[in-house]
Amino acid sequence: MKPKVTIKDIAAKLNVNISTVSRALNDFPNLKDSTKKKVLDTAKEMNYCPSHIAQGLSGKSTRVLALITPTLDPHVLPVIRGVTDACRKMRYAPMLFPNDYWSDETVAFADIKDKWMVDGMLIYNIVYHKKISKEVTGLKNEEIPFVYINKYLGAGIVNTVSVDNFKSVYKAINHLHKLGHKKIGIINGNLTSNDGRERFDAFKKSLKNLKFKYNEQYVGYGEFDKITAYNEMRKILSVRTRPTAIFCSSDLMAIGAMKAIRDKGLQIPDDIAVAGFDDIALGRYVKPSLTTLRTPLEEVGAKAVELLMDIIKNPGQPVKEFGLEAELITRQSSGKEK
Amino acid sequence: MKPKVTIKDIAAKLNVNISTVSRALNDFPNLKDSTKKKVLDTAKEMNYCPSHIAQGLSGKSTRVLALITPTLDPHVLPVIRGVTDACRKMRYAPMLFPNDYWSDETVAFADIKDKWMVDGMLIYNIVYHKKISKEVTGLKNEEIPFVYINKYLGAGIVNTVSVDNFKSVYKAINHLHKLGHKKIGIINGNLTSNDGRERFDAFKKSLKNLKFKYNEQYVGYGEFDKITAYNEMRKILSVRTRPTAIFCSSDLMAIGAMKAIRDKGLQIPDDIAVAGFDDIALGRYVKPSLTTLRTPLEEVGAKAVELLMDIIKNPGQPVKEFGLEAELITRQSSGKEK
DNA sequence: TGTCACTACGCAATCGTTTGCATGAGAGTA
DNA sequence: TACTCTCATGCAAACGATTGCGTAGTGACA
Repeated sequence: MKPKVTIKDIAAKLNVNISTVSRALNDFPNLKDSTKKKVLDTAKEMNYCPSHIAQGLSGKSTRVLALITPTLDPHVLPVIRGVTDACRKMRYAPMLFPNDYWSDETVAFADIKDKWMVDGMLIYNIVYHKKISKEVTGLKNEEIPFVYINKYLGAGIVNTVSVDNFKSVYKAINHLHKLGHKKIGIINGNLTSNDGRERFDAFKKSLKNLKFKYNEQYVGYGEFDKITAYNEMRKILSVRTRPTAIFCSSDLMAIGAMKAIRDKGLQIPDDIAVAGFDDIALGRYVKPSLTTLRTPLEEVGAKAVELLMDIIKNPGQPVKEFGLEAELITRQSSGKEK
Repeated sequence: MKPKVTIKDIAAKLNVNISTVSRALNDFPNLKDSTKKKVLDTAKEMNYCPSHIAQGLSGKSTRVLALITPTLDPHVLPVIRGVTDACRKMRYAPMLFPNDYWSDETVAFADIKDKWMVDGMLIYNIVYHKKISKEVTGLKNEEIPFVYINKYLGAGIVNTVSVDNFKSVYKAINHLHKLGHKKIGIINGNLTSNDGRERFDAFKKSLKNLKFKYNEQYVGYGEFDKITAYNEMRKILSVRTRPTAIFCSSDLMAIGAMKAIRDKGLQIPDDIAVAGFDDIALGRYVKPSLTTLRTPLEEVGAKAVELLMDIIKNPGQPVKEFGLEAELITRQSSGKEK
């Protein structure tokens, strides 16, 4: 393997001390412009490339951050993409740690910092997990810079970037409200998942804000999938006074619900309007096309990197929390606003 | 930030030299067992965690490898998963570099090694790209350990792990042959892509091996998508003597082709048998379910890591090339073998 | 001409490890 | 007792950078 060009090589070639080279490369004052230029030119000429690793050892940044994801499924990709893209812009490199792969062993998150000297960590979480939660507490105690993605642990506890489920759901409910709907139901995902709980809460608060009353009969629960939604929708349709609009906590559920509605011989959106959450590709192609909320996951990933950099540069700040709103995408399943 | 526990701390506590600690931790001979035990116990007690970064600086491994992917789309996920999983087993961490994100800048692959001291690199490529190709040549010249994934550059040039398109396609064609088909067509993907070219070549060679004749009229080209396949299939169906079986270079194309066949009023597999390539999830659910070749992408990723470790540990070996065969999955679209 | 303040650079320690070489203690031998 | 030899450990350099401190050299000023 060819040896790396180091500042020593540059120093030797120019007959100066390595400290001079280092200072020139880092644009220190108190250096003759001519020296600076000489060093910079020689560095370029020799194809010098600083070692972030060595820089890290001597107190600066390694330009590496750890990204911990729950799994490596397609639905975590947008976050990874957002993080990676933001990293590139900052000339950072992300290390990937899907925690389902690490969970069988006792890998403390804090060890990742010790082992690989990452500048900070991004923890993307979806469901509550006792071990993860403990690890995160560990990180707080060790005072390691980290940002929690998409999981809200309670105000002021950890630096967080997430999708603001409340504001997002409100957008959808308010949209249905403006369309004249007064009896709005919900088919909700698993309450053990963060999104499940938050979206349900958001639904109830939205109704309250709009001075609607909450009707238990218009509520369905279950997994975030089509089958559940289909069955729950059938139940809701069987009550005496049907709701005129249904909000579903995921697009898949919305599609399941739509099938149940059609099977019952009802029209969407004329008899019942439907709105989902996520903006999956399929939503554009179903008939009628699905009104939904686009979760800004790439933006969340990018924002998390930005926040992490902020925390690294300015330690000791109070906890920051960002909630990014989903974008309401109105299509046929909810009908036109007047 | 809490300071890291280092071998110095252990040494201080035990009143020994750091070199003794280091040797104990690395299980050197010429050390009293009692000393070794003392060090190990204290290390555990103090929660010592070695810094791979510092180890890297002093000549050992950083336990980091760089994974370069073409994009971050769902279809590259299996490889990432395979790589990550294999890394975990070796206590390595992968750094992620999607090269569509880096391509606007002049980021030499070799610089990644200099900057972050990665032990080696994995380059996952799909389409031919002049810049990438040049970078790879650079890596060869710099003698950096690296493995090329899923792109064949020619025998004996670089260490490669890929899906063996020839053996895989042959499996499918041979399957159709055993079912009694003699007139077999192909709808093929973009020839500028590696898979497109190789699968087409493999198709022709397979026919030759089985002593069938190659018929230009049974060949369709185009993008790896449904629409293309639909149109190309229509063309093929319009010739005087139809083929009795169609091999498609991707499942998406197969699904497009199936639609064209049905629209023409023909039965699958009775009038025309269909086989695809990739084993996408949808293939199980279409009617009739799709016979296909499961690309072992996770295995390819894992194998690539294994090969890379081998190259790192034993430098100077001749180039190694592994081709992993896809698994034939027979479903309804091709009919039953007798 | 002596003093002072700057400028521009060198020296050496440091980060956390590894490792070649030196060295002290004890054991074995003559 | 004096001489090796081996074992167990210490010392210090090295990896590639950064940085506090020390110090020649220069010019201004009295």
